[in-house]
Amino acid sequence: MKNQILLNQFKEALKQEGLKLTPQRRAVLEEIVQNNKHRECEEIYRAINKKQKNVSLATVYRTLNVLVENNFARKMDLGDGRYVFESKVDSPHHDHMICVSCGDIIEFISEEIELIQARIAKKHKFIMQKHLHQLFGICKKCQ
Amino acid sequence: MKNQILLNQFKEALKQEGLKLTPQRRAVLEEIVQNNKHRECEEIYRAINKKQKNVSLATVYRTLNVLVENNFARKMDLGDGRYVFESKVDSPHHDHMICVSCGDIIEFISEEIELIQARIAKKHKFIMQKHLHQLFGICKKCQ
DNA sequence: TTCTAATTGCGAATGCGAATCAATTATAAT
DNA sequence: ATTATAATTGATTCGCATTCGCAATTAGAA
Repeated sequence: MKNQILLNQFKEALKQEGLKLTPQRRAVLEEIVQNNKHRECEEIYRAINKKQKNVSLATVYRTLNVLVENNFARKMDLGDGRYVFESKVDSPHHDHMICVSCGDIIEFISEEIELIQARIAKKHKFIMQKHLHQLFGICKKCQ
Repeated sequence: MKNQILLNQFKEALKQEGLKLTPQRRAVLEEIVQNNKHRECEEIYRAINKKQKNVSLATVYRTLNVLVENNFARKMDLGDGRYVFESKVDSPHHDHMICVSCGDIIEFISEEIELIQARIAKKHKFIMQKHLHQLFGICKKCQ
C-alpha cells in the first residue's frame, strides 16, 4: 500500500543524512500525512499523543524540521509570529489566503503569477529557491 | 522643509489617538525616515543611540509599532522569525526578494501580479487587506 | 548478538517582544 | 505662567515558543 512506499521514501531520506527511523519519527510523519489541515507544532503534538502514541514535544519540533528539510512537509508563516505545518505529500504547490478574523486558510494557485515571478527573478539574476505569497483579509464567512 | 511637514503629519496622527509627540518618538521617526535600509528593531535602537540621542529599546519597540499602525513604516517578516522595518514615507508599494546567502533584500513590483491577486481574492469573495510576497534564493553577487 | 552513534525525553536555557510600574513629562485648562 | 492630569519613559520582569544539554535508551550495521 501507498503508506509503505512513503515510509520507505522517508527512511531513504533519513539514511541519506545518517538519521534513523524511529517510532517517534514515524508517528509524526503519519500524523502529518493523514491530515491535510494547517496546524501548529503544539496541535500536532497533542493529536499524536491523543492516539496513545507518546512522543515528546521536543521530538515533534525536531521531526517537523526534518520533514520540512526533506520536502515531506511545508512550514508556513502566518505573518503574526506563528507557524503552521501541512503535508506536502500528494499536495500540489499552492499559496494562501488567510482570514485575519477567523484564521481560516484558503489555498490558491495561479500559473500566471508563478510565471511572472520567475521572470522577475530571472531579470535580476536571482536564483529563486522558494517563495511565499499570502493574502491577508476577511473571508466570505466573516463579512 | 519637508521634514517639518512629516513631523506635523506624525503629530496629527498621534493626536488622533490621544498620543503625545515626545523626543523619543521623534528620534525613532527620524531614524527610520532618513535611512531606507531594512533593519531589525535592535539595529534601529543602536543607530539612534549612536547619535547621542538616548532612547530605550522598549520605547523603540513601542514606537515602531505606532509608526506601522499609522502607515509611516512597514514591518516585514523575513520568514525565519525575524522582522525588519523600513520607511514607508516616499516609498511606493513593493515586494521583496531575499538572498538566503547574504541577507540582501531586492525590491520589486509587478502591476500584473497585483491585478491577478486582486482578481483571485475577488473570486473567493475575500476582502484583501494586505499581502505578503517574497522570493527566497541566491542573489547575483552570491553565485 | 554486539557495538556505536543517533535519538529520546526531560527540564533548563534562550531570545524576542510585550507587560509592569514608579518616576517623569507633554499638553491643555486655568 | 502654573497647575493638573493623563500619557510616556526606562528598567526590569514576564511569557511564550522554540531550542539546547545531557543521561539513558535504541536503531541498525557488522
